[in-house]
Amino acid sequence: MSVAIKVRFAPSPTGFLHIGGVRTALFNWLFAKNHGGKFVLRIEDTDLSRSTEESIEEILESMRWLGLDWDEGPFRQTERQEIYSKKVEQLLSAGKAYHCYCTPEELDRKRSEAQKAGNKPKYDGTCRERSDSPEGAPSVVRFKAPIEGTVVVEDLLRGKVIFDIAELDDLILQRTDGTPTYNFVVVVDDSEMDITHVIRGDDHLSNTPRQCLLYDALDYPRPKFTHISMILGQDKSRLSKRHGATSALVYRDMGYLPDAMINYLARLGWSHGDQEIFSREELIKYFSFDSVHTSAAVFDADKLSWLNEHYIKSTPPEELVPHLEPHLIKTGVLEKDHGLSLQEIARVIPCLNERAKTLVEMAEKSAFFFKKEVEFDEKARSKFLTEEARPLLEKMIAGFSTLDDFSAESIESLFKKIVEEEGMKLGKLAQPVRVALTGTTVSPGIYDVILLLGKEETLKRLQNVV
RNA sequence: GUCCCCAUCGUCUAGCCUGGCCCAGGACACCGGCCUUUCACGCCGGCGACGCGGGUUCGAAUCCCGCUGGGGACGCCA
Repeated sequence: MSVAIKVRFAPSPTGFLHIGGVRTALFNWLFAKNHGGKFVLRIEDTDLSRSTEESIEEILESMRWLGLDWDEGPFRQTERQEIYSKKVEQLLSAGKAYHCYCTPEELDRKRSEAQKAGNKPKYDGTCRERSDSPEGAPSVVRFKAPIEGTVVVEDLLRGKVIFDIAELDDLILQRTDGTPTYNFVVVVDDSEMDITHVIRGDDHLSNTPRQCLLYDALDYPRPKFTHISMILGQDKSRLSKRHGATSALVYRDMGYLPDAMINYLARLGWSHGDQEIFSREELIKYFSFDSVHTSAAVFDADKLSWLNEHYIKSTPPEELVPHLEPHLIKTGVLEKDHGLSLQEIARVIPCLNERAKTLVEMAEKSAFFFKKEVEFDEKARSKFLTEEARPLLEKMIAGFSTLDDFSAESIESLFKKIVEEEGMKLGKLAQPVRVALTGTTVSPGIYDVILLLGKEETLKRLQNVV
């Protein structure tokens, strides 16, 4: 029996939840679920000046929207200050950390000088062996790192990654204001929370040797590390707003389904043979780092869109309604207090779900069904609701009026009959009817529209235009 | 600049670990056709890749080295 697996997703609340972050969260979540382990959510808010409550809310909302539920947390590092202070003390008294009185300005200067000279811009160790403590001078606490040797990071995906300790420097553990910094808290928290696997973005790989040294200094066992590749934009640079939407919630607002987003992101770097479509259950069942590969992936909005279309088509109408409704309201198709039941809204979905790439599109296209008054497209009206069309529409009205059995079959045969009598193509009749009923030349199949509207409403709309 | 990671169609990827089944398979996009009451859906077909150079080997997309290219890190950010 193996030790229970425990992973975490640890975003910093300095903005919206980025889709790159979502994928990291997803891989953690899948790994945990696959192993029957635990998934912890931890908010890394040690940077007081950049962290915001709104951002935390947005992150939580994004996670909930995506269905990435967590077993523990959300923990907030600002609430764990005591633990960090204790650990800093521990290192200080063990001689594994020291106070540094260098000012940010001095450090900046040295950094840019080193950079200019072509050297690695690392701390020069000015205060490392300092024994005095200037009265009242602000200080940070630095880690007294080993100065030579190598650190071997064992990465689940990349194997052994070897770093020369000489490349590293004495990182700051605690700021002047007493708050801890990232590389330190991440080690303390991951240890204190018994995280067994640290799964995070590639961009953290070069932080890992420093963290390993901290694990050692604190006498913590190292967790297993897994660095997944990053997501790139079209031009292969780091994915950013320049490339389009990167916020999870923006995709929700654009009418994407969480299932589509999850499926898409899961396939970025991970695969299971040639399979493209995965239910959550399948994702959980099949997910393994054995089939995750390490090269960066370009975000492809077209493929996401294809998956979204797929899920719009295949999600049962009544399950789709909760996702669609907000868009119906936002696009003004329905009033906020429309009073319609889930079933009533769901009625329109079957004839629209093969014609909408997003829920926003679906909402817009369903206006003909939900709006009391037909809104006419002028071009459509002048092209199809002509004098020649009038007798056809009148015939249609007469036909419908006497139709007792209002079904797809009877509607179709009525159309066929008129077309035959008039000796014309179906399109000649269908288009005017379509415009009369929906106001536009583009709509679901005309029989579907009529069926959906019902006999009474159909007659009303036809009468309205003759 | 230094260090680290990465490298199969335009894009996501299978294959690579355990060389031959691969003159490289699937998907998205694109192009053409079919279906058709509009718009879509769907179906059929097409285009299209092992970055380059050296090895190793009877044989390399698969193993090794170099180069090139891309990405990341080098903060009192995370």
